[in-house]
Amino acid sequence: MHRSAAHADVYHAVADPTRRAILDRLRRGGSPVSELAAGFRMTRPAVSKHLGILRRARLVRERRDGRQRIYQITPAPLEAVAQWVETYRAFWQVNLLSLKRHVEGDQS
Amino acid sequence: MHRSAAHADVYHAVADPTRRAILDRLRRGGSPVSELAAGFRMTRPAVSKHLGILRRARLVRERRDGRQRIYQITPAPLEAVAQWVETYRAFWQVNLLSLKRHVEGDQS
DNA sequence: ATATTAGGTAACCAATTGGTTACGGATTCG
DNA sequence: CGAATCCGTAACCAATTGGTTACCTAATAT
Repeated sequence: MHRSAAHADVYHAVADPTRRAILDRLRRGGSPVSELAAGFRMTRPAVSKHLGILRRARLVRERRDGRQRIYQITPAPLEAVAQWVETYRAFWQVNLLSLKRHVEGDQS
Repeated sequence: MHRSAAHADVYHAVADPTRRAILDRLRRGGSPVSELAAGFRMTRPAVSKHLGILRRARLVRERRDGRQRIYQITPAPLEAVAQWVETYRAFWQVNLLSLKRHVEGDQS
């Protein structure tokens, strides 16, 4: 059903709201795992697993600093998502235009 | 672990490569289910389930035409994804600039 | 009216997800 | 050294996913 490479998939990585929240948090700067985990209502190992998925998707990088592991965002892989979704921009704008025409009663 | 509203989540809907392929196919025009299913190496019920997830995420619309159900793309919800990912564009461009500086040996 | 076709849905199954607790390896502190 | 801290990972579990086959309804065709 799934090849193991799917675990490195960027779309899968950002599909989870917790992982998006982690990324959003890391935009304000790198953070050690415990500090990160404190912001969520789940245990540190759970957050650690999410970080592992983000790491395999190359969306975060781990920098070791003594006992700590500072996670930093490396958002480059998101560009693929941006490019994919951008190919739909023309479509949804056409749809909105159709809706506008419909609402305004323009039958052209 | 998941509230049922998560099933209507756009991120979850586009996380699956089959569902992205369905959307990509529907950009070339609406299609009945069987014709759609013929393009994939899975049974029609499986495709039908994927269409259900896309429908609940409001990414496709079903138009009934006799025995057929024509599925059409309604990509407006993708704008939310586009907006989320766009907030990272500045970050990955900064990262690429850092890499460029590093490769070119600029220590500034 | 009956047969055929399109397609949704239920029931079921194996694999995956997303959490937990328990443990272990590094690193720092006393 | 020994104790404490940071954090990854293994083992385990319930819920979800993503597929299947079987069956049903609605609509067309003969």
